[in-house]
This record gives sequence, structure tokens and C-alpha cells, in this order.
Amino acid sequence: MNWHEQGNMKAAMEELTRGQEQATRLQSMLKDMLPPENPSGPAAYLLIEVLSSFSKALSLLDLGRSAEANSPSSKGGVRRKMQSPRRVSCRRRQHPYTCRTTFLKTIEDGFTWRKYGQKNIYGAKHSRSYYRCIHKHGRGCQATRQVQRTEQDDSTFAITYMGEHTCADATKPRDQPAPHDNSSGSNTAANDRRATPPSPALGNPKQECEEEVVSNHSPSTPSSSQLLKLPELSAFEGSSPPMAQLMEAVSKQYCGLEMEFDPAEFKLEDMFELSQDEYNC
DNA sequence: TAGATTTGACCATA
DNA sequence: TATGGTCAAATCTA
Repeated sequence: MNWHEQGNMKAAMEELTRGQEQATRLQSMLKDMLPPENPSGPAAYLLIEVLSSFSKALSLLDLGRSAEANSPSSKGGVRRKMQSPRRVSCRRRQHPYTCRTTFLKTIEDGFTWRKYGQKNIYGAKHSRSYYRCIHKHGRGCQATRQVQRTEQDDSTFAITYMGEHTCADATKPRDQPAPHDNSSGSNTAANDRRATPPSPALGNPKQECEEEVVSNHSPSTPSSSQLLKLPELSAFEGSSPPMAQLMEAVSKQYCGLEMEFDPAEFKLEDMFELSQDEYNC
């Protein structure tokens, strides 16, 4: 990679980082604005998707740089312990559930999880934690997730969701807040998570893991640019100056990635296509 | 004291 | 056989 490409990549990472920070702020503000009985409305769900896109883009760029740095042609440096090339995750145990990985700064996603295991992963710097939905027994919810800090950024979590939440009508988080189930009387790993979340892990039932990718091309998942134009979010415009400013800033971050392509045609996920396979399960 | 977390052991898979 | 995923007893915590 020449200096020009490196410069572009660095600039892209900086833009993405800024966008991520602003989206995080927006998420924080949104949390304060949403009613306690439905803290995870559609806008919150969309923000999770936006943050996920930022995180993924950053990770991809970082991976690209790492690969470059570790390539045989790159110079010196301390050789790190060889990473396992195995890509097992959800393929190891072959179940019919969906599998999807997101990269977030927080492990909180609105669902209530119970940690049931932790493993040191061969060749990985960080251990992996295993969570299952707290309603596994009460409602037979089969959703599980694996949480692991990324190698590139200790503050970023790679969260792999498997299975779907059946404990609540997660397919309609926008309209019908699921009834809270506090029968367990306590919360878990994230302590203050609600039981009425959007599902970052929702996918088509019975879809094979390798078919499930993090892609905003999905008809059910609007693209990032679309997300920012949805009524729920646009409703904030004008109602709250800081919110409107943040909205604009986040929107600009997406557009700010334009370098040598048509911004009218560009979608963030286009950046992922070449290395999308890295995120398939 | 009930529920959550930790952790070693066991099992499934590649 | 090595490794990842899950179980369940022990331990912790509110």
C-alpha cells in the first residue's frame, strides 16, 4: 500500500471514529428521551445498526492495515503469535439458527442475558464470554450470544448473536413494546438491560449461518443512509437543537467518506463487500 | 437467601 | 486430537 492509500485509509478511519463517537452521543441522548416503558424504540434500534456499521467499517479498515503490516513484504517488527486461521464460531455446533456478528463499543443491546461460560480462545488475546437469553428456561428462548473484545481495539466488542429471541415479539419492536418480565427479579451481565429490545440478531428462521451476513442490503434492514431519513429520526429534527445537530453530524460522517466515488451512489456497506466473508459465520 | 457469575469438566466437531 | 461450546457445582453479591 502506498502512502496515498494509507492516507486515505487513515482519513477514513478518523471520519468513521468521529461518526461513531457522535452516534454514541446520539444514542445516549436518545436513551434519555425515550419513555422508560419503551426504552428501545425504533430509533434506538436504528442507532444500534448505525453504530454497528461504524464499528464494522473501523474493524475492516483496521484489519486491512493489520494484514498489510503482517504481509511478508512488510518490514520487521515483533511477530505476533500466529492467529488461528480456523473460523469456527457458530459453524462448530451446527444448529439451524441465524448467526450474526456486530462490533460495538458496548455489550449492552437491550436484551437481558445471562452469562453461562467463558473461554480462553486459542491464539486470541481476549477470552470469549457466552451468554444466553435470560428467558431460555421460562420461555424457551434460544437466543445466545458470544462476546469477545477485538484484537485491534480493546474497547470494541465483537458480539456474535445466534438464534432468535422468542421471549418477546421481537419482530415488532417498533409498535408493541413487549411486556417486561421481571419475574426473575434481577438482571444480569449488563445489569440494567431491559427485556424489550430490538433484536440486532434477528434473521430469517432456519437460515444457515454462512448465509447470514451483516448487510444493510437486506430488504428488512434499510441502508445506513435510509436509516437517517426514517420518520422516527427525522421527527427529532427541529425538536431538539443538539439532537438535530448530532443527526446532521452523523449523517455527514457517512457522506464524509466520499473520496473517489460518487456520494450519491456510495453506500457504506459497499466498502465491506470485498472482505464481507470475514464476517460470515 | 435467591439469583448471577465464575470456572473446571465434559462433550461435539473439524 | 485440539479446540470451541455448554453444563453445572462452587462462589459471589445484593
